Amino acid sequence: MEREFYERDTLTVARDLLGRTIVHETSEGATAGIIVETEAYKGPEDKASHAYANLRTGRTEVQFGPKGHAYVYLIYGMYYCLNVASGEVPGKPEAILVRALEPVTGLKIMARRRIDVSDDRRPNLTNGPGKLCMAMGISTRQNGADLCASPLHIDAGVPMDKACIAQTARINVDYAEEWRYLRWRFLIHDSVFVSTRQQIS
DNA sequence: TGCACGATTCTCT
DNA sequence: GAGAATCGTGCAA
Repeated sequence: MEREFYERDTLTVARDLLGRTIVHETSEGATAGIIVETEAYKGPEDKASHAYANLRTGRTEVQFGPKGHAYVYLIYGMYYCLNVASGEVPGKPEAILVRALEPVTGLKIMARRRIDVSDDRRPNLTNGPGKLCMAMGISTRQNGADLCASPLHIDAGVPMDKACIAQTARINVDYAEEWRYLRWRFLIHDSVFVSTRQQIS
């Protein structure tokens, strides 16, 4: 996708990311998956965001930079989460968390990276933010990578029909007070590759 | 310098 | 549904 794709309202981009394909080319080979679940985090005012109150540190720095770059961080000391910097306001720290993929390329490589997961349990390869990073070989080494020009990028794929998209509250942000209830999680309603059916009515 | 904790996952009950 | 694994980060001291 072009830079302009990410330089739009973050909620719009989060929704529009569904159906697109993330590709990562490494020395081990290429892996790719269709995005089936995202969450939006909107800068200074969002208590669920790492950049709440414009908190600018080494970790959140990428969110303040050019849109379309990868924000990758370590969570619980053992998993990584992949985000994309986005938003129509330059310098405003907003990002989209990629929560789940439908694997399409490099399944063998994914299974090898995902310890204890065999090919016959395909959804389990990438149906969660930590899982998909492990399967795609994404770590903080990719933090700051330009998704418009790097081995890690996003292809247009097939735009998702609006009728297929469900919208719910975000997952595991109970600490965010009133912001926890915002329905800023987008997912493909009938996909078996999403992280959880939680809150889908 | 110390310390509590997390945008998670896996295992066991 | 509960509990453990595990460590960089942010903030207090």
